[in-house]
Amino acid sequence: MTSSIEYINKLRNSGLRPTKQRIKICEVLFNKEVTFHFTINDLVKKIEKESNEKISLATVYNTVHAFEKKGYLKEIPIDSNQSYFDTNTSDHHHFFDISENKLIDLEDKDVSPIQIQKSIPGQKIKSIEVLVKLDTDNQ
Amino acid sequence: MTSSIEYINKLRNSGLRPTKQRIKICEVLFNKEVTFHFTINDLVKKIEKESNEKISLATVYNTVHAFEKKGYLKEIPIDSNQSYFDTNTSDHHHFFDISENKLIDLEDKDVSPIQIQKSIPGQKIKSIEVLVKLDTDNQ
DNA sequence: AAAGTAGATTAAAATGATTCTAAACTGTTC
DNA sequence: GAACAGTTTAGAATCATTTTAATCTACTTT
Repeated sequence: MTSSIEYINKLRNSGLRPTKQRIKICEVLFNKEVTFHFTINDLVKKIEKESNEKISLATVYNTVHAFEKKGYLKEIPIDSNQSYFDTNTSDHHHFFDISENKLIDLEDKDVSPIQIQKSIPGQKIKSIEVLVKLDTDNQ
Repeated sequence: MTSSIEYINKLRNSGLRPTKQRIKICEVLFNKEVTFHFTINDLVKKIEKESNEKISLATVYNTVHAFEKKGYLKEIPIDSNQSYFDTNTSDHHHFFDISENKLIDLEDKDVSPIQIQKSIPGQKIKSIEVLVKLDTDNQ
């Protein structure tokens, strides 16, 4: 459990004003035993369930993007009509369950180390993401 | 160069009626020396440039999805607001140039072989995609 | 070759995620 | 507490994609 004082400091240190909304979103996102994946829609529902006040949709978008920019969230590349985010910002890859539209973490040890033998002049590698799509196994 | 007769046969063999629109789209997509990446918007522009008749946007969407389902196109998983497709359906991965929003092929030999050590009961692996994001190298 | 039919195409409307707008509000500094 | 920049907000706007329902066309059957 992290107290809201700590979120306030974290936000302030990141150059983000610790507003009521941002603190609440921090609690919903980071005050958890385990990390998780979510869409904006998921997050809005989670906020509604875990609090009484309502946060505007625009603010949820703004905050998620601000947190992503600060490195507190990661967007997962998926060819979907909506964006998926991960509260686990460590280096790891994903299963994507097509039938359920759900992400599952792959731990680093689950994936053989990836080496890229090609480079593009003037460009540097920012991230390497593996997405393993899963489909129901109807033998 | 593939003649339209061959596209007609290919379409018919796939259970797709060889319509004027589909044949034209085949020409735009497959009658090329090199494979390429595109968005629906790119494709519409390409069709306009390379032909006189106009194909309805809905038909372009329908056709691209039909071709994808038949395995003649691959969608590339990217956390973007639009879908990217690839006329190269062989097993390979991608660079994504963030500043230019452009995909670049990684040949199979450019990426170390990927092994997944985890499995999910009742699910089988459908695809493994590596996306390497590139950013401008401002030392 | 004409008729019938299932599959395709179409323009336009609908949808749904995301972004923008501009007014009201709030955290911070002095 | 005044001032100001940063934030929140509801609602409008945007944009990719899907749906609708009418028309059309490729193919099969006669």
